[in-house]
Amino acid sequence: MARTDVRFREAYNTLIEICAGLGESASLPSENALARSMGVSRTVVRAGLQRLSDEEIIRWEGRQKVLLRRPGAADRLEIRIDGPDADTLETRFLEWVLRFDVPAGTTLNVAQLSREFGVAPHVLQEFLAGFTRFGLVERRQRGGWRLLGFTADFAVELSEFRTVLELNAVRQLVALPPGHEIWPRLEGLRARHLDLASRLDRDFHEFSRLDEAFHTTVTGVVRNRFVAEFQKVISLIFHYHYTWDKTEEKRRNAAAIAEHLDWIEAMLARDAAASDAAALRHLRTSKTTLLSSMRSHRQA
Amino acid sequence: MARTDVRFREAYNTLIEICAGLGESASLPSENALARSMGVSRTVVRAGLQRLSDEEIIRWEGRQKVLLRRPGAADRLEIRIDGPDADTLETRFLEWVLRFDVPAGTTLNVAQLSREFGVAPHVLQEFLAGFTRFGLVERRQRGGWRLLGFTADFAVELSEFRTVLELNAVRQLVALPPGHEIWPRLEGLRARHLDLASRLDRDFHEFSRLDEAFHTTVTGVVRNRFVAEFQKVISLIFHYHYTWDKTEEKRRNAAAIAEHLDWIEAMLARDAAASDAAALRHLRTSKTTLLSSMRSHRQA
DNA sequence: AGTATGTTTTTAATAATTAAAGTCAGATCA
DNA sequence: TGATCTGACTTTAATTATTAAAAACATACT
Repeated sequence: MARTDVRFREAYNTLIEICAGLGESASLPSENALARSMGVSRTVVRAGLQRLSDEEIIRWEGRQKVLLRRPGAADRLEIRIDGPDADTLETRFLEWVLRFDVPAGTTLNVAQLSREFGVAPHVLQEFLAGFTRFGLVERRQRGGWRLLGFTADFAVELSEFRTVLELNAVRQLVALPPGHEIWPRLEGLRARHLDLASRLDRDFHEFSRLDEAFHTTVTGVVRNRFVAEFQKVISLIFHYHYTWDKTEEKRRNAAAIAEHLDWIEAMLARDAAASDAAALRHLRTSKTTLLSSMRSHRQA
Repeated sequence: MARTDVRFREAYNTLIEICAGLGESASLPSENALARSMGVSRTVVRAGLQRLSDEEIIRWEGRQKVLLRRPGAADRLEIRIDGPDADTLETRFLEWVLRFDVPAGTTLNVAQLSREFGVAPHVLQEFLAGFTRFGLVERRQRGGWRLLGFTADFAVELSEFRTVLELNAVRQLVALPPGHEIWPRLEGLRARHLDLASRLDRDFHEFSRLDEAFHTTVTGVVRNRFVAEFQKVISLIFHYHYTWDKTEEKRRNAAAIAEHLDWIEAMLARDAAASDAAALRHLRTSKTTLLSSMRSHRQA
């Protein structure tokens, strides 16, 4: 079989339900009406009607579609579940690369990876093609793919790019009007930082989530599809590297919380210069942490 | 035939040449040596040797590969030229979209487009997949692709993103040391601007090229793979829209030259604040021009 | 006249096929 | 005897072929 017939099977089961809901020797609506209500093409509807006719559930002659018997659960077709969607695949792929620390330059094996992730090879192909624009993978000279990312160079450039994006966000943020929803959200984030700081001895590993929430809030003020696309990948990469490097995690998180609080205060005060400076300070620390985390992970 | 045998044919022709350069009843080197020198796998070499043997050009028994006759031009295999490479495809695709002003929301037909551009459907598929990250196209619910880009929203977001990238470049540029190659290059660009300004009445359409050279130079100081990837698409889009909008082209170009010169002067003076301001002023004009160009083009 | 059905064409997802690369054991020669 | 070579086999990815589904068109019915 070339394409899967999942659509047909789903449509057929819907037809079964429609028939089950009908009275004795009732008639089915027109093909067009069925197609519209089921959200599939008439071709699929007709294939389903043919099958219903073959199974002697209906008598189908031209526009006459008369119910012969009420179908039961046994008449339904089985549907095998299919693979993960695009977002899940993205997360799983990056997790795979980051968690197992796949070295830069590794040849990626589409056939093997697609088995591993439970998707069709061409889905993975398409997915990897998307990453070439991010410089994460490249096409090899003679077929196949090569992983490029997660070298020190990559980390530096990623950090710099992140800095550019976040500074831009900060500049836009401090110019927002007093009534904007960002201000109460920042207040909330300040409270959460203070709360976590007070019980950091025990709950220091909660910081990773708070960090992500904070950066998402700040960058979220910029409504720009290009920025948004990058931010997804950036936050994932930073997130993973943070959760790896367990050395001095408590001390690092305490420092980061302090930096965040400075930054939040500056923004709440609408002080553009101070916000800029605070952001830069924190982003520089982040970059250093990312690089050292990569080093320590490579040695492990 | 599943895959093309271009590699085999090229390898075979190379083998023919090697044989032609050999003396009477000489021997060919080992399969490994041939594979290495020709840059193909042994499988291809062996297929080539088999063919040479079938054509009775060599006698092949184990590691004995004795030349029977000197092959001529008639023994070479024909190689049909294949389609355009990735960069050409990118340019041609964007040209197609921009030149014919394909409206946003258009369903892209992979089969048809691949015929038009002379590439295999899956090559185009992969290419489109790359553009999803730029928000230029998206996957449709049930197969196929939809063109998203080139709405007013897109133009605004693109312009804003461009501004972010260029301002970042400017900030890095003014901090470069006096001995850096950027300074003579900027001097050169200033001279080219002044030159063009003096003969603008006649050669005003030359500005498009100069504009591209200028922006490429400025953004080129940032060594960042993410920035570079975006810059390619951005410059192409701006370039095309500029060359469309013929209304008041001379006046617009004169204004742009003046803005560029202000900007160049500020950078040459290492004046960060003034550079920033001049850049912002010009980029704002650019954005306005892009938007009005899209409007006028839509009406045309 | 408008809607329903029958038929044909086109498209895209996936299976199948094939060229090429990679792998490994055993043969051969220095 | 050790390095290199060959033969056979395995795996991979590019491309073709096939098929499900959608779309377009023509015809029939109410």
